[in-house]
Amino acid sequence: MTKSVDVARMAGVSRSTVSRTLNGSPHVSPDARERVLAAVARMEYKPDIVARSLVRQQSRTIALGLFSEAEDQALTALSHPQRYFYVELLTSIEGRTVTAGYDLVLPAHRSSDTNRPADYLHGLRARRVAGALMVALDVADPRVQVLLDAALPVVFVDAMIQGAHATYIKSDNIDGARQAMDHLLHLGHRSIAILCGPPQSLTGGERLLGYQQAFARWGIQHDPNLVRPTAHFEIEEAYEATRALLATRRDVTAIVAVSDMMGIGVLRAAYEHGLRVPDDLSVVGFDDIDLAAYTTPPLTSVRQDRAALGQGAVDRLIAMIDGVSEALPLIVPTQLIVRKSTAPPPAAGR
Amino acid sequence: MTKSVDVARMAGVSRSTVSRTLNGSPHVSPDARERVLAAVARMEYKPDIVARSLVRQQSRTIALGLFSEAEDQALTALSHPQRYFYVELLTSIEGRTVTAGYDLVLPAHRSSDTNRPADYLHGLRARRVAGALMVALDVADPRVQVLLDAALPVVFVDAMIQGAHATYIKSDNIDGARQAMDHLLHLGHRSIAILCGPPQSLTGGERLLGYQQAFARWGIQHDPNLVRPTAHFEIEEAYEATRALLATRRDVTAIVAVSDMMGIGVLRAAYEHGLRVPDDLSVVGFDDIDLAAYTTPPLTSVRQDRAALGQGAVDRLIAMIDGVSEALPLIVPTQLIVRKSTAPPPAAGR
DNA sequence: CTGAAAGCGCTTACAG
DNA sequence: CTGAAAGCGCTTACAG
Repeated sequence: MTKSVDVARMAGVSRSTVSRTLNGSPHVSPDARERVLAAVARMEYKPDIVARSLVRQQSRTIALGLFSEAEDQALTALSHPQRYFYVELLTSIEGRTVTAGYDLVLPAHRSSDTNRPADYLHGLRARRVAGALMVALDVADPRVQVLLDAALPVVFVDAMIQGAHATYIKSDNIDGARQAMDHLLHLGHRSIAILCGPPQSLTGGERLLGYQQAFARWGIQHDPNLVRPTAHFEIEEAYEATRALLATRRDVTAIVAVSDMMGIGVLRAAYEHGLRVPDDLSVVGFDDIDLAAYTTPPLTSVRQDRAALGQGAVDRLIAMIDGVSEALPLIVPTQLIVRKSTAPPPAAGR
Repeated sequence: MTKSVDVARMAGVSRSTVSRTLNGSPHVSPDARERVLAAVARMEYKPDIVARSLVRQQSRTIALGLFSEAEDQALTALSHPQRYFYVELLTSIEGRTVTAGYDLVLPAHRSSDTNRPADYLHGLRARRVAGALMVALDVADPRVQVLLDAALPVVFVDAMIQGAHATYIKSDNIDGARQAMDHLLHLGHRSIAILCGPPQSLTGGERLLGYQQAFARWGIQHDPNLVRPTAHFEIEEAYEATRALLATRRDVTAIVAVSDMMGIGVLRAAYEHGLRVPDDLSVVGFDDIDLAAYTTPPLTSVRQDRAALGQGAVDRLIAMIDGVSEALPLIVPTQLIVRKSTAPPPAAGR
């Protein structure tokens, strides 16, 4: 590897001048700058990122933290199907991070480190990360408090956690659910069920809220028995919940699932129950993962703007790192994508 | 942040001894070792990873490289549905890397860097990565040659590329396709079509080979017209190919798709064509992504052992980094998972 | 504008 | 076994 002293020699200047040129210092004569740049190009010199990080006491690196589960590994949790949305979100995060000139690092740690949150933070500091992006962390996650107390810039994605150096970005779930409900109500549905996921979850809770608000706004009394929580956001749970629902409630003409994967479970239960979607039953999913366009029938879904979420998270974090932005939350609009799984309710009832 | 000099002071030894203790040198007296360890624990000392990397001229970091597409970003390509398998594979890679004590880094780069492969390599060197894991790279990818010429340990995942310091790991695709075919042939199918993906692709090609070999072994003449390539591994292409196939070939009773996502496209086409799966038509997918268990009906699929693939890749790479292993390829067995999408062919034909 | 020097926090021969 | 010293490759006040 060529190093700065080699470049300096070739350009006939000192290492200081090489460094200044590369770091955009105004105190370099045009002549020197030109010679340095020529030498850099000739020798294909790239500054040693490790050495630079050491002296600057900061690396151009952003740590990625995921989820709250008792899993040892970050991405591991993604293997559950209901996590495909987050995968697609990571895609957007990764793209933005990398083109912004930051490395994205998944820090090594022993499983004990996430249990001992101080160790987790130490791990980040030892790596000199410039900031951290924490995706879908539960508020009760032990890492949260230690992160909030630290001076490290943090953006929580899909959570609502704030601090002096920490903020969050998330989709407008309430409005998304409202759009879905307006769509169904306009089509003429009145007996609309919702599979709302775990009662304590933020996204499930907000989407349920939008559901309830829509009824209120339309002046329609809604049946609390049509609100069906599930333990997680699993396909299988949605499938079971739908079976139970369809078995007892013949009046239901539409089901809102708070994720697309759950929507897939609903579709399967409907299919097995002998109901045609959308003729007999309308189904709305949430997230609009890529797969939603390919279910049978293609799923009407509330789109979370992954590009905006990912880019927003990264840009806000980098702005905080650079000190040009406050730690302010960002709420990203959602949009209903109407496909083939919704239609007016059957005239004769089911 | 506490540093080694603080620990040294508290333990009443020199920084050298602190370092030796932490790095497992045998030349430390039990007494000194104990005092150092106590001080480390008390002060929650973690060695600065950046400084350590600089002096060791190597970081405990593994770079992750993905795909060959003209995409600027690595994970970006994953947003296509057919890439869910790789996502699940990454999960396994990440878990193993992180618990092995290595950071996984997605290196920042300008898009030009992948076009100028020398720059890409320089980027890795500048980060002092210990090795690289390249997933699903096309042999023609410009980075391949420069990586092969470098002394950097590299493991190619799902590719067949070797060099002095480079090797690969992949699934036994041929045998997987053979298992799928044996299953169908045993059930009594004879007119079996295959959607084999792009003609030049390694995985598609190998799976096609297994398909052909099975016919040969059973002594059955197979109809080359039932081999249907698609431009990529897209759901939509499989859907279209199946429509075309079903429209003209009423004799076909089983379809093998070389990915689960393509299998989903087949299921949809069959459904729209009014065919019941598996009564009228059997369908086999490939990869066994998590979703395969949740299609309608659940998809029989050839499982790629993601855990073995991911762990094998990481372990082999680390062994190469540590100099305890040669650059030898690894072929991971596949296994047919029989679910509900396969059954004997209809007695009366379709 | 420019260079010599100090320093980032570690590790590792080198003496002892 | 142990410590003082040198060095990893940069950047950045400090003089000039």
